[in-house]
Amino acid sequence: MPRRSASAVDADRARTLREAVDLASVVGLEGLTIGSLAERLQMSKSGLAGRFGSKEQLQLAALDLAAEMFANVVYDPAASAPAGRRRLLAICDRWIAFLGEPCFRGGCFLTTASVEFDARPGPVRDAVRATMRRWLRVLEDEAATAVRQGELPAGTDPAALAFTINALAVGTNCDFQLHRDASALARGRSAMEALLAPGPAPLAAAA
Amino acid sequence: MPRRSASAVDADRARTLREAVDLASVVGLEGLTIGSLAERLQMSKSGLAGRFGSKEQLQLAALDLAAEMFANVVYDPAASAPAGRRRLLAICDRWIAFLGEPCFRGGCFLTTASVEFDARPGPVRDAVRATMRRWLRVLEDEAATAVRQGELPAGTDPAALAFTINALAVGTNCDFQLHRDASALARGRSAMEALLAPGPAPLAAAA
DNA sequence: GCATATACGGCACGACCGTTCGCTTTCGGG
DNA sequence: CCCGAAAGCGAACGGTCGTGCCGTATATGC
Repeated sequence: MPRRSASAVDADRARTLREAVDLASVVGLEGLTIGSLAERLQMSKSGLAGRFGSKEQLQLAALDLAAEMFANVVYDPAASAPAGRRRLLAICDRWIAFLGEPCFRGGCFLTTASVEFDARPGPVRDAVRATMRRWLRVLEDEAATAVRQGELPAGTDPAALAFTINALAVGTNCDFQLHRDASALARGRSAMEALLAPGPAPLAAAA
Repeated sequence: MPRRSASAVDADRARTLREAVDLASVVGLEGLTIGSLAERLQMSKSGLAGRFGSKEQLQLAALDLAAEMFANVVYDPAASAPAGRRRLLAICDRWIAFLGEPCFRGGCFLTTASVEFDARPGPVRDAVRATMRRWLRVLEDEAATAVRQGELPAGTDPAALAFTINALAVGTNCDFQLHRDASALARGRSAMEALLAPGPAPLAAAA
């Protein structure tokens, strides 16, 4: 039997994972070591390792939490906006804000993990891919709704629009993280808003 | 005295660095180890380490070579195009082609290095930042020329345009590397071309 | 109150890391 | 012709990695 209640265990696990995500956002998911994380949590290596079984499972759990936090901070506040273009704008707004003041020290965790594992086959790469695909699907569905409601040019391809928004966000994150210049955020925001401008002008989302 | 001619030493060093860049594009600049690189080159660890002095200097040298290769493949072929919008379009064309068939297995090395080191102070981060800044400056100058020549809307901010092009390239690289879907390349290209469309329509590069 | 399941610490293992120290081999200059 | 500079090798260093094993403390169900 567990020596503490299940909820306490869960809370402890969440705290551990939050620290793991914060650390990994700086040194990468591979650079995240059991030892350094244990030291941060004032635990022994073996105690920490026992919780997750292996480093890979720790990586997967950290990835899951990061995705959940991202959704909480970026999508959830925007979900109250009316579906379609307005919600997309709200998402972009929250997204840029998230990039400017990320929950973790090393910038967007998902971007870091994506770049780190994009050429390394394995469960972590698969999980990153699935997470990204799921998020892009959300954007895509929202874009399709916007087109259906006539808020965007009729020829707009929702998938292309979702791709471009995401690409701008990723690029903005990289630039801001590297140079720490807030003008990157303003420029990323402008580019997104231009992309989502109403009216008949066909923008970058065609075909 | 060197036991071989200086040019032979340089050629050998270049070959070594090319392999280092290829390896690092997959596992990252930090994941690049002396041992694995030595094995690849059929050398001893100590022999390889002696050439560069330290791992950090190897990282810096690899970064330099990668930047040079990027310029050779992306900028140089486009330099023959007339300065301004036409050259920018040529750069984007070569850039997308480069992303689709990178010289190295792990995709754009500069993006990988940038994301990997953007939160880790030190000489490598500084070098990445300088390299990126230099490249963005090239784009910016070209954009300024295009605006001056009236090939782009008058209000266009060259720095913002350069930022957006770069962001699209970085985002396209991430998406393509992760999903290995060529449609990412087409979408990135479309977004860039829409950004560089002539005519008076103010696009994402305003302010 | 006791037995038991379980989380955690201490410890050690083998592997690999970057780096260093001789040693050999090999060439170019006096 | 020989001597010295230098490159590269093998081996070893201390350190850290992920991962098991085992003892122990502890909280809960009986």
